[in-house]
Formats: sequence, C-alpha cells, structure tokens
Amino acid sequence: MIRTVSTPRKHPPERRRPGTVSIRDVALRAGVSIATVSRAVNRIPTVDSELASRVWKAIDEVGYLPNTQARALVSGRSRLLGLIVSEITNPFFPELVQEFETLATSQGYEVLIGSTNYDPARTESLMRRLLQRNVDGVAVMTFGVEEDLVKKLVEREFPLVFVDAGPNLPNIHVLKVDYGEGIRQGVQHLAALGHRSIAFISGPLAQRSPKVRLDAFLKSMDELGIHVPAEHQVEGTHTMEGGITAMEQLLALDKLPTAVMCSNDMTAIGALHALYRTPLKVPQDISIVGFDDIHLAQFMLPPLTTVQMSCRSLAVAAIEALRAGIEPDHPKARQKEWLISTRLVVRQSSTFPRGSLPAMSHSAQQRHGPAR
Amino acid sequence: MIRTVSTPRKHPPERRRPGTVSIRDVALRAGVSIATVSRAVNRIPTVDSELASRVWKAIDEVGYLPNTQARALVSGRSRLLGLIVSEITNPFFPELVQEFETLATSQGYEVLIGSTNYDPARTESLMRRLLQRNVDGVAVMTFGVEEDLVKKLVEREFPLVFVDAGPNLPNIHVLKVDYGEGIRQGVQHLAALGHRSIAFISGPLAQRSPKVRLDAFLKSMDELGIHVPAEHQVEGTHTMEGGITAMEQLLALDKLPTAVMCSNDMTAIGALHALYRTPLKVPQDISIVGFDDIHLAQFMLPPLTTVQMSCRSLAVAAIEALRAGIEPDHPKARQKEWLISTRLVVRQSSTFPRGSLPAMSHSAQQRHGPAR
DNA sequence: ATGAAAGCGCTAACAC
DNA sequence: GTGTTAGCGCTTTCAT
Repeated sequence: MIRTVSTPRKHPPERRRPGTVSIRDVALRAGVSIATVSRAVNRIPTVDSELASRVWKAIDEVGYLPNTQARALVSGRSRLLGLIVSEITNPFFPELVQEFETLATSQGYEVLIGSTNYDPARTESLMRRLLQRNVDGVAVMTFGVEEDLVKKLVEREFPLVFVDAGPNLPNIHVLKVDYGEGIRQGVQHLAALGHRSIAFISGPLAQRSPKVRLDAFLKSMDELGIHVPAEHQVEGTHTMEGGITAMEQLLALDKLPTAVMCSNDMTAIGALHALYRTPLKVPQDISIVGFDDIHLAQFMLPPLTTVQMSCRSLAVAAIEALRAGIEPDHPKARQKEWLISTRLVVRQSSTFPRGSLPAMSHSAQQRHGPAR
Repeated sequence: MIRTVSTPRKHPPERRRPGTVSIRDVALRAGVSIATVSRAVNRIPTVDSELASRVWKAIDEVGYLPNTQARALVSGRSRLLGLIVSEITNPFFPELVQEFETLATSQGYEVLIGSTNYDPARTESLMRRLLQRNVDGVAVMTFGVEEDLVKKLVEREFPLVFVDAGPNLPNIHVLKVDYGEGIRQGVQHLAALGHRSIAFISGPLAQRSPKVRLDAFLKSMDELGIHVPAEHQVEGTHTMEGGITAMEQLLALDKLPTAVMCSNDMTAIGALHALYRTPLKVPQDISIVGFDDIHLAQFMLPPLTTVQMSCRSLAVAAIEALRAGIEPDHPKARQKEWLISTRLVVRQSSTFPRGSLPAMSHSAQQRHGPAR
C-alpha cells in the first residue's frame, strides 16, 4: 500500500459510541474485505454464496447495522422525506401523517415531520433544516411558505409537492383536491333536501386552501342560482373553537340559515357544540355538513354528514409525486398534477329544512330521521 | 501534495443534486481553505474577522447549507431524536408530539417520529431504523418493545427514555407518571361527592401503562374500603370505540354504577357517547371522569372532569432525560427517574350520585348543576 | 490564524 | 468474484 508521508495522528479521537459496530468489524470477523461486506449487505448477486453466508453470520454475531448517514453521504440520497403540516394537533393531520408514514416506511423512506403552527418564520427554518438533513423531497401540506425559497428550490429541481396549488409557480408538483366537486355535492345534497338558506363557515381566508373551499361553495351556490348574503359567510379558524364562535355569530342573526356547510370537520364539530347549548336540534332545526371526514366525524351526535377527502389517496399521491421527482426514471417523472377526488358521505346531521318537509316517504323518514 | 500512484478515476460519478453547494464551493469563492470555512461556520473565535466576513459573504452568495449528515458522520452525533408513540391518531399523542418537537427544535435537535400501532414487529423495525439513522437517543412512549433489544441498547449505554416503568431493567431512564396520586384524586373526588359504586374502564391490560392505571384505581378504592366487584372493571382499548363498547357493557348490568372512571379521555368520551344514546343524563344519573386532559375534553358535553397529565412536562422531562444521557457532562447525567405529576381538573361530568343528594347549598347546585 | 490532510462509514469504480 | 481505494462533506488534528 502506498501512503502519503504525513506522520500518523497521535490521538485518534474516539467518537464512536461504545458498542457501535462498523462495516470494518464485520469484514474483520468474516475475514473478507469491506467491499465484500458491502456487496453482501446490498445483495449484489455476484457475491460468492459461501462468503456471503460468512458475512451474514459475522453481521449477526457483532450486531452490525449499516449507518444510513454514511450511505446517504456517498449515495447522495438520504431516503428521508420531509412532511410539513400546519398543525399536528388538528385531528386531520395525524391521520394523514399516519398514512404517509406507513407508506413511506414500506418503501424504504423515513419521514421527518414538522408543524409550522402557521408561523412563516418557523416554516422557513423548518424547510432549511430539512434541506440540511438532505431530505430527498418535501411534501408541503400547509401554506405560507415563502415564494422566494420555493422558487429557488424549484430551480434546483428539488422535489416538492404541495396540496392545493401552492405558490403560483410553473413546474411544481401539486396535489389538486377536487373541492369543486366535493363541495358541489354537499351543496347539492342540501339543496336537494330543500335548503335555500345555506351559510358557510370558512377557514382562515388568508390561507389558500380555505379560500379555495369558500370559492367552491360560492360557485356551487351560484350554479343553483341561490344568493348567499354576506352575513351567511363567516370566517372560522379550522378549529373547534373557531366553529363554536362562528356558529354563535350565525345564531345571533335575525334570520337563521336552515343549513350550515363548514370548511372542515373540526369547524363543523364546533358548530354542533355551539348548537347543543341552544334549544335547536340538529338536523331537524338546522343541518350541518362538514369537510374532511376525520375519524371523529362518525362519532358525533348526530353523526356528521361530510365531504370525504381521503387521507390515504392524499398520502399515496404525495409519495408517488415525490418519488417521481426523486427517481430520474420514474414512470410518472413528468406528471405535475395529481387529482385527489372527494365524495359526499351522508350521515345524520343533514335533513329537510323544518317546515319545507315534503310529503314524507317512509324511507326518507328513516334516512333523515332524528338522530337521538 | 503527495498522491498515491493509482490512476485517476475515469468516470467520477455525478451524485450531487444539481444546485447543491458544498463547503468547497464556499472556500473557493472566499479564497480560503475549507478548514477556515468550517471554523467560520462553527463560530470558532480564532478566525480572523476579515476572513470570516469574506466567508459569510461567500456563503450567502452561493446559498450554502452545511450538510448535517456529513457533520453527523464526523462528529458521531446526529442531533436526531427518535420519538416512538403507539398511535399518532390517538389525540393524546399529537399534543405530546407537538410539545416534544417544539422543544427539541429549539435545542437544535430534529425529531424522527414513528408510531407502532401496537405492532411489536413494527416497533422493532422502527427501532432498528432509528438506530441506523444514528439517532442520539429515543423516547419510547409506548409499550411492547422487546426486552432483548432494549437490554442490548442499555448495555451499549444508548440513551433511552420510557414513560411508566418500561421493561424491568436497571439503569433505565424512566418518566414516572404519578398515577397513584392523580387517580387517587379522581377517586376521592367521586367518593367525596358520595359515590360508592364506581366502575373503571381500563385500557388494554396487556400493556403496562393501562395496567398501572387500573392498579392505582383499585388501590385508591381499597384505601377507602370500597369493594370493586369484577363486573365493574371493564377492559377497553383506550379508544373512543372501546369506550363506547365498554360503557354498553356496563349499561347492560342489573345494577349500574353511579360513577365511571376511565383510563384515558378517549375512553371517557366514548362512554359519554354511549350514554347520549340512553335516557341517562351525565352527570345527574352517572358521573364520568377521564384521564389525560386532552384538548377535546373541555369541549365535551358536559365538559369532562379529568385527571390532567401534562404533555408539556412529559416532553420537557423526556428531552431533559435524553440529553442527560447524550451529553456526558450534563448536570443530571446520573438521574434515572423523572417524576411527572398529575392533577385533577373538575369540570361538569361529575356530581353527586342521584338519590344521595345532600341538602344542597346554592353554590353546590351551580357547581355541579346540569350541563345542558 | 490558517492550511493540509486524515478520517467518520460507506459505495462504486477499477484492477486483478 | 474479490480486494483496493477514491471520495461523499465535513471536523479536527497537526504543522506552519
């Protein structure tokens, strides 16, 4: 072996955690080179089977675990995915996180999760940290990411997926949730039951997704030629508290709407709770429709009619889109838009408006009957 | 420079993502060595200030972000913390995750989260993956981790924190939640109101924490000399569904208990929902007490009386314990147990048992009055 | 104060 | 088929 002339180091720093085992220990034990160990571990077929089994035996004996960081360093791929959500405590997100994590894991990726808590500064530092960790891609399930940063990343062709059109940039991977269709179904469901006075409790309108949902609602109402007075559009916060407050605002109105559509389920749940405190009954006096179909929705009293946005398909699409961006010859490498469909789930929080009850068939009676 | 004789590589593989900037680019741009850049970045005070500012300027110009993986590789510390929870969709955990993440982040750590879904195989693979990722320590907020694995890690002095005595091993960092005190307070609250027939809906008893909670309940009852008949101990699942089912079991009994204490809030919420479907009123006909004090608890109808276990203190203690294990000269490096206190939060789901109502003072009337 | 270079654990090109 | 070695990006020693 030819060495450089520099004198050997005097105090080789002992940085390894005691008990940590490296590829060299395995090689030594198995009496092969580290390259052979590496090949065996990576299941390169050309390795002699006798050697391979010696290697595996040694691996077992010394308790070797390949160091992912080192692998990442040399391969340039970390097999880490970033997942940015706005608020992990909002019940919609854990369900998404769970799906995302399960899928990622099964495909050999790990997930680094961050919640932004709607704080742009936090979002940016989060993004930076994810990049420093060399994540292979990031799914951004929130808003308020600075356009500048995103633009830079897009230029570097860094794999990035947004839900609902993210920043208005070309060449971005976007999961387009079909709010139009989902919310239209909700509106039409209510309209079909005879509602004409339908209020909408939105999310925080400074954010894109809540805005899109509100627009979808207004458009659906417009299609039916129903006017929505300003006082029937209340801004919530996509939280239970927001739903309570917003519903209280509606309750203070001279003329109550006969139905309320909510921008997400937590808002709808808040609305239900505000109503529990009044003599009004859901759905007999007022119908409530949510959006998301979180797990909790079916356990509400009455069980919540809502528009389902499948976490599963969201997660599947997000990961597929990310991998398409990561792996150069992924079949869908050029696809930029991924459509997420939604569907109405009719439960018992919606029925005919009081007074406009049509001659009731027995089945309708059952279907939309009182829940308690 | 003295080089070895080997011929130069023919196809230096291009693994770097286009746009990625390394320390060398900065050094080149600033006209200094990479060592100087490294020193500047790490704010080593001996760097000449003129050079340092040149370096920072270059960093800014090329958009350099230090690669954490490489740093971790050389320093032996990844500044990554593993957080294992049983089920991210259980509302208690997101609150914990949020606290944990915020704290970790503010201390320069990133968090790798995994949910086990109560699957031991999944737990083990998760643990292995965390180790491969070189996490500096792992907080295990769940159960069913194989003793063997844990034992190995403990031998290697790998920083590990468990909630509630984890495996029965010496020298393990444990967050001891003071169930005894919390549950005793709950029981005494009910007993003080006059309840003598108190049922308990436990969590899955195969797990340690639910078991400990049940034992604490039985002990508290025993202290008061109250016998708990077998049919008043129902096993739930720590989920809403489990609470519903368990409550239905209790409702089928000839003689109903006058109060039900639940092993966690989700169970209590399930119990409330099962009761909503009956003519029984909470708390007039039956009192319900939960455990955890999740965010949702205060929004129940009636707002849930529960024992608060603070996520914040849990997260604080977990991180402090981990850092104590990670950093050799941490002040609390030798501390093994961390006590987490709990406290009763009286809301409106508990009152006097029907019939045993003492001559009621006006204030008691208000305090424990009907919630709707 | 600064730079050269060793080396963290691993993969992959190359030589044999 | 197997071994040797360069090098991923960085920190840290050692020499200057």
